[in-house]
Amino acid sequence: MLNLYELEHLLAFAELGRLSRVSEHFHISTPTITRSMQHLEEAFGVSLFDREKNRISLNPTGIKAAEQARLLLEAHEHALEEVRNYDRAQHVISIKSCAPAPLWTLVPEISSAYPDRILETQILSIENIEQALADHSCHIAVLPYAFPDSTPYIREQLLISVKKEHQLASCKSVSFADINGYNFLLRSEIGFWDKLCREKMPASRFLIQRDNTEYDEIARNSMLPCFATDLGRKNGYSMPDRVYIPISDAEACVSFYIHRRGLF
Amino acid sequence: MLNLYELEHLLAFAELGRLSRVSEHFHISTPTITRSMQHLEEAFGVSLFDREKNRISLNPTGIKAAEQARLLLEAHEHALEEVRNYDRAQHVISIKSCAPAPLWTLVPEISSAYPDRILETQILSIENIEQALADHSCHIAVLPYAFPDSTPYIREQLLISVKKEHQLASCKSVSFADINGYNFLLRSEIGFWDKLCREKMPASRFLIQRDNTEYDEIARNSMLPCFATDLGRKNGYSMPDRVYIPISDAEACVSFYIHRRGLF
DNA sequence: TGATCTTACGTTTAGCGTAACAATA
DNA sequence: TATTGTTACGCTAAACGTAAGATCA
Repeated sequence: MLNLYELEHLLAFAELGRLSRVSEHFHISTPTITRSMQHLEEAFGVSLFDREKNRISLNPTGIKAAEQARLLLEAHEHALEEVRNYDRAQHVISIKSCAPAPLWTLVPEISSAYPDRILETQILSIENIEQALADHSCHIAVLPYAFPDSTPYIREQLLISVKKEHQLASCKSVSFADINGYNFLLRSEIGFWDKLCREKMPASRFLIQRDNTEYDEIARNSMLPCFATDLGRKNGYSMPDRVYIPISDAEACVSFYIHRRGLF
Repeated sequence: MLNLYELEHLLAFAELGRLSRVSEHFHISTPTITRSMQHLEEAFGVSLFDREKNRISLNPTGIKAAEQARLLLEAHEHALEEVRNYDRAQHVISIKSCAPAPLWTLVPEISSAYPDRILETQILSIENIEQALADHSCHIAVLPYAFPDSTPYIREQLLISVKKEHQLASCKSVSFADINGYNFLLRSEIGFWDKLCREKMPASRFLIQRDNTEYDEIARNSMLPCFATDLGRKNGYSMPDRVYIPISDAEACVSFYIHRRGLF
């Protein structure tokens, strides 16, 4: 019966051409490689090499055997991957959301419903989530519109926050058109909101801060307007010295829909 | 890294359900199987079994792993077969002929042209040879008609042989119609001639003798007419107390054509 | 009590490295 | 002379079987 590690030796020999190179490559002695090759010939039951006194090379059958070795090793890798992925799918619930807010409530809900499962959350673009839905690479998808087999989950209203001294502070509401042209401080990982804002406010520039503490520091100490949402404020993302103003456009208020794949 | 023999254990366990059955099946001890299963879990890097105090069973991942084990073992078998077939094709020249006569000269010719090769000859029906040509399962094909990439090789004339006392003995030639109704002694392994005779002489019965010495014995000691050919007589298949009469029909004289696949 | 699986322990095997050798460029 | 592949030999680690233990039907 073949040994997979010997097939690796064979494949390496097919590429490197010398037993000595193979032994270097695997950090083992040359006699070991010699024996591997001898054992491979036994296992295949055919001659694989042309042997001269101090030269060895693959004969046509040996070349064929090396090809088969490659296929078999690939099949081996594939088998490992299949089983590991399957096992992972048994233990992990993968949630892919287009925005962070739905996760704040969804994760605790799922977590307590499936206490023995590990939750894996990702915030992705709408396109990526649609693809994940299509190829079944997540268990729960959250998108900002209704789609097949989805159920409504939560609504979120986009706001802007400005310092009390800011010229917009007295507005009761603003439209994207009103604020187009202002430069905004933007927290990264706000999901699809990012793209929406860029589309609606082409004249604005967005200063992205990946680090949350840096973002807070800058927001506290600058006049730059920021984005926020009603759900974000409930969740503690609120600053006392800032005024929060809703954006009146229809697109600034979204309903998130959830798709759950089976019983996990 | 996985061991193929351990995958066999896993597959057997998936089928037999008990480690003890697996150990019986492979004629090894139970502890060995226990260890195989433990090592498989290590190699896959995931848990494969639900273990109770004195019961072990595959968990869902384990079932998946057993499926992958089957695929991998099949891939292994396939790899061995591929290499062995390839090796065989390197050392053997396979000749498939519709009749024995062309082989009498063809085999020595090929044999001396390729002295290091083993010749494998088969006499088959025309249909089987056409299929072998199509799926490249022979190096040389001999058929009784011209076909793509074929070259003419040799002609053979079908004869009948009768005892000197036989009522046909005085004929200079006969047609299939003349001899239709006579019962004939027939040597097996005469290839496509067999089928031709049955078609042309539906009223005749054919007494087949597989064993050549038995055939000779019966031919020598009975009045039954037999078939022969000019090439057969040259090759020593000739009896002094018999008269050989050619069959006049066009179909009774055939040209054999040869197709050679590449340089082997 | 018999069947099943696991652990412990001692033995056997086979896999590996060092050393030595033969052949080559 | 340096490089390459093979064989010989001794050591180590892995694989195996026997024995014994635990649990369940």
